[in-house]
Amino acid sequence: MMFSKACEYGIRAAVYIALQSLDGRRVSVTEIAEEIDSPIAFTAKILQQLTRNNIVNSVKGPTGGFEIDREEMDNVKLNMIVKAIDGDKIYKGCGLGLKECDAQKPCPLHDKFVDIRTDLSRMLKSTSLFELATGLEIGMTFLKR
Amino acid sequence: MMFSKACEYGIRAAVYIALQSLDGRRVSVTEIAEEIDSPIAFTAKILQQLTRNNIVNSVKGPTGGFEIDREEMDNVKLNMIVKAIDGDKIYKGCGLGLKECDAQKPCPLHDKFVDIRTDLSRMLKSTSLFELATGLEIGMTFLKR
DNA sequence: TTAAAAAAGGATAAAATTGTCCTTTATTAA
DNA sequence: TTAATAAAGGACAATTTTATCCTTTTTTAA
Repeated sequence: MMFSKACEYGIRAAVYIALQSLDGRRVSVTEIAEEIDSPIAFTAKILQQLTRNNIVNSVKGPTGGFEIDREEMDNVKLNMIVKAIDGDKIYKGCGLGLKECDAQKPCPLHDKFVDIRTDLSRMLKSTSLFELATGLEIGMTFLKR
Repeated sequence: MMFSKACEYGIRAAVYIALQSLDGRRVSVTEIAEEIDSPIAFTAKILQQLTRNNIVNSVKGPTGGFEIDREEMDNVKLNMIVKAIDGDKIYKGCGLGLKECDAQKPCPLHDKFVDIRTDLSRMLKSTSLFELATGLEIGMTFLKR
């Protein structure tokens, strides 16, 4: 609706990893894909991007898997994940697809979009993985179906 | 960013048609594509959808083209165009891609998205083609580049 | 030191979206 | 009535996104 499929999987995966890391558990791609109901290999690709962007930590070999440090859960905000996967078109792009669209030369929807985008942006910048993981932990929210 | 390319072109085309209809001019696909800087044949397809959904009126043959009745410009709101082209996933779909995501079984972002989506939905439902066309007419806004 | 486990990465494939081309249908004006 | 004009529609092509498969690299524990 707003994010690419890759980004949706990425956020869900990150939240799941955070949740398990709270219990000190590392998780494999297979487990993640199972738990967030996503295609395994595709999810693996997305996790590579998150790893390269230092959003999650990966460890190879037996007992390896993905994890997120407790402090990183506070530092990592949703906008970082979105940016790592979808780039910054959500923030920059014109709602009607104009190449240049700004206050100087606005598309007909420019002003109306500014408000909505500002809200979205603020929300993404202020929502941490920790916050989302704890919502899951207490059974208030879900990552599947 | 939020709409498909098809939908972006559709909105721009509709606004341009409305603008010209204010002067009593019918416009051809070729002119529309030129003026909104979009691929001709693809734009033609999109205009077919708008025509089938009674958002614009089409007339075949010489002197034919696309037009919008003055009263229709008030009646047609952006949400109607978006629905005709992108369907209602903008309104219904879960931000994280869950098949069922509602107050009963929300994804971790559900509540945060509700507000943003409500604003977006309200904006689309309350913005008429006439409003957008007049902004263009007085040179306040643009459809190209 | 070796077998097994797990992520990384490369090469494709499938599906969806975007875009083009060409023929058909309708309509108008000469 | 006919030639020209314009939308409608069908078939296909290109691109992007989503998804799969298989090999390589790293690491652990036995």
